[in-house]
Formats: sequence, structure tokens, C-alpha cells
Amino acid sequence: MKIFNTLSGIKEEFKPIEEGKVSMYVCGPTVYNLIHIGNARPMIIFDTFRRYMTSRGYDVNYVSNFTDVDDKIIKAANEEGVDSKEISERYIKECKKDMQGLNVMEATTHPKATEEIDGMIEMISTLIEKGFAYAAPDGTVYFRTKKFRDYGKLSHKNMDDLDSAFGRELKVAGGDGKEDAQDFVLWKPKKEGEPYWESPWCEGRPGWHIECSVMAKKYLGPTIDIHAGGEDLIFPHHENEIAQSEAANGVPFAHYWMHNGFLNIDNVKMSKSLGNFFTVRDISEKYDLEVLRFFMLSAHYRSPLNFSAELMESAAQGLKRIKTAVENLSFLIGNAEDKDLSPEETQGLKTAEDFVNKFNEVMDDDLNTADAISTVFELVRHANTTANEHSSKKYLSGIKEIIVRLMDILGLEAEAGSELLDEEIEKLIEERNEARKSKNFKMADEIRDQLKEAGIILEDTRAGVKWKRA
RNA sequence: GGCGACAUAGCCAAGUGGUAAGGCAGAGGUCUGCAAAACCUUUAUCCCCCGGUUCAAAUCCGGGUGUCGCCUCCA
Repeated sequence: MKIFNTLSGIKEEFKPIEEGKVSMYVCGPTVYNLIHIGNARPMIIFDTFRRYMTSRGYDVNYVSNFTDVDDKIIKAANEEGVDSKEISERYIKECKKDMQGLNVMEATTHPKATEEIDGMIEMISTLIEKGFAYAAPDGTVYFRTKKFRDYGKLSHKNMDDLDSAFGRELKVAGGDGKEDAQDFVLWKPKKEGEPYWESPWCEGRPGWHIECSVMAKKYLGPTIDIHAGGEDLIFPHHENEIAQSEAANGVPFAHYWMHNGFLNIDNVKMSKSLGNFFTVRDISEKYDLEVLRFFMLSAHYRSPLNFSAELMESAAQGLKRIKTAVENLSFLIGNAEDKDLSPEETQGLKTAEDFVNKFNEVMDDDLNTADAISTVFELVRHANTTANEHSSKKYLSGIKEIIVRLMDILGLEAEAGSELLDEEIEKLIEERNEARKSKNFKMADEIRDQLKEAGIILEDTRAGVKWKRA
């Protein structure tokens, strides 16, 4: 397995710390509102990575946090006149609903920042003891970036560049006590009406970056295999995490850093002010969320991805093609003979296995899901051209199983839940067949229309009448 | 100003030295009472432009043009 590592800037062979195991941490959302489709990208991508690694026999310890203390949450709480806990709990719940729709697996652990305050205070204390942090007179604790030699190694920036940032008055937010403009907050004093915790420095709350350092260490250890998130987090968030963790723990923080590209809307960045902002919930009103998942997997995770109604439509059609193929196989299996594989079928299954190998090969190459999907399509065509009413049950099941398995690795359900034939529907189909036999096509069409109204689509195939729900 | 990414058919998108995957849309055909589904065929002499390296480049190097991201607790 090769992974593009942001730290080195090249694809590297993945070598886990512990044979057969993967520890990974993925930065989760700040829960102040429904998640948007941009939030969904890393969830889908890294969930797929996890599923793939699991399919290859790795035991994956997957940790993804919820940031439930933050300015935006407090703001939302104040606007509604409720406790900030109410806001964060509400949106964690909603987020989990969306994740379920996107078929994103529950993390091994979903820590919440507010439940890890003790650990944060402990790490901040360590950083102060080691001289990597200091408390200002007002109780704010800052990280002393210049003291950490490797600062900038992830984002490939150096201190001079940062100091001389063009046309930019480096904001020293209330930072009279800041030694250096690049220093960032580890702990900040509460303001009136804000949630706070006791600490050695002041009543206050943690900075954003310290959360992830602490949670990653607690649930995965001081050195982890993979740390992942959106590319915008590279600087400053992940850079600061590295500084905190490595300064405090004295060992490398993460061996591999993976970052997904951004999602644009109609070629421009998604933002509330432009009015091109979509929540996952918005999309779910129009499409099954797995279409969104399929769409996102159809491009490479590191490329920017454009979102538009037209592209969703195209994705929906493509996904339907795969599902239809599996449906057709299921239908054929229902009527197929239980006999041995013919020589052609044996060869056909071999060809299918070749596609599986190709699938694994491209997934091994830095998670090339776009190529992986193309192999599924090739498999679908293979199935469509070779499977028919004369095929053996063994062959049909074998092909179907392979498609379902690969789709499952991608987190996509190829097979609709089996629905029992409604007796009434069957009866109508039977009536229609009688009508057709006696060339009473008018009645046959009427019955078909009637079923269509009820959301049942009929298809006359060589092997008999098929029906499905629209 | 600094750092970085990208530019492949109508649209989306793989492909990092050996002669252009896959999907959507379109066209023609097979099948069908009709329809749907499915299948077959078809759509880039060429991968932003100009130079260079090489037997060979979309793929490497130099220059140019264009788009975008980060440098602001935005995934």
C-alpha cells in the first residue's frame, strides 16, 4: 500500500508501527450546525480507506473527534438562548444521522473535546514545564513556536516566511502577553457567559489544536500511523498539533499525514456568503446519500472536486447501472439451474477475479477510488455480457458476490434489501400476462400503468417479468 | 509577497517514459406488441502553448498562459 504523505511530499510505502494494525486519527467536525457536503468528503474518503485496509486484513483503530467547545458553538448557543452543550449534543446527533446515510462507519472511538479537558490541562502543564509554553498575565497560555525547531515541517513553511507574510497585519488577538506573533493559544480565559473549566492558569477553555493532540495520544498512543483531515487543516491546525505533541511527548507524532482536497460548488469555493452552501441534509432531500458517496469516490481524494446538480445526476445514473446489474443477477439466480460451471463460466469467474486484483492494485496506489470504480464498471459489463437465463446458479452467484464485495469495500450497497413479493402485485402481473397472451395489449398496458402509479416498474425480459420499486 | 496544486473528449475523470481506462450525455443497431432494461458499435491521430532531453513524452526538464488552494480556529 502506497500513501501520499504530506509530510514528505511523496508517495511512500505504508509500514505500520505494529504489524497488521493501523492506528489513525481523523479530525472531525465542529458541531455548531448541520454538517455540509465539504465536511462529508474526509468522512467518506477516510472511511473508505479504513474499509479497504480492513478488507486487506488490517485491524484498524479509527479515532475521530467531535469538537464540541468552540466560538461558533457558543455563538449559536447565545443566538438561541440555550446552553452550548445543547447545541453541540444536538448537532452530534444530527451528524451521526448524516454519517449513517453516507454509510460512514462509527469510529472505534468518537471522543468529545469537553470530556478530555483533564488531559489537555496535563499536556499544557508538560509543555510549560519543558519551556514550550508560557502563561500570559491574563491567564492565556501560548505555545512558544520558535522554541520548536521543526515548526513548519508539515506545511513546508519556515518562520521567516510566516513572519514576513505579505500585506498582512499579523493579528495579535488580545495578545498583549504574546511573545511572538506566531505563538498560538493553548488555553484561553473565559468571557462572560461562556462555558469554562478550572485550570492552574485561569477559568477558561482549551484552544482548538490541543484537543486533537490529547485525544490522539489518549486513544492511540504518542506515535500514530496516520493522521488525516482536509487540506485546509495542514496549516495551522496540523502543524500546531505536531508542535504540541512532539514537544510534549518527545517522539514523532504521526508517520503519515493524509489530506483530502477541497470541494467546490459550480467551480467556486463553497461559502455561506455566496449562497452556494449545501448541507448533507439538503442533498438527502433530493438524492439517496450513497449517490453523494459514489460521486465523491469517483475522483481522486487529493484533487479538488467540483459539485453541481448535473454531476450528481451523472453519478446517480452511473450508480444505478451497477445496482441494476446486481438486480439482474439476483433475478437470474432466482430462476437458475443448480448445475456445474461450464468451461466458459470457469473462465468467466477467472476474468472477474482479475478485476478484483486490479481493484486492489489501484486502491493500493494511494487509494485510487476513481480507478477502483472503473474496475467495478468493467466487472458490470462482464456480468451483463456473460450472464443469461442459461447460466448456472453457481456462476451467477459468484459474479454477483464479487461485485457486492467490491462495492462494500467502497461503502456502497450494491444490493437493495430483498423485498418480498407483494401478493397483490404478483396477481396483477399474472393478469397482465394473461392479457398479453390473448393480445389484449390495451389491458396489459393499463395494468402496467396502474402498477407504475403505485411505484412499481415492470420489465419484460426474455426470462420473464421483472418488477422493482421506482 | 511566500509556499503549493492543477490544466486530458460535450461533461466528469484515471493514466507519471512505450504509443489515450471508466462513467454520464449523444448517435446508430440488436432485442421487444410497445416500453423499460441489457448488449453491440460509435465520439480525443491526440492530452493548455512554446522549446528541450530521449529510439520513444500526456507522462521528464525549462519558459509561458490560465485556474485554484494555503499563508485568518473554514473539511
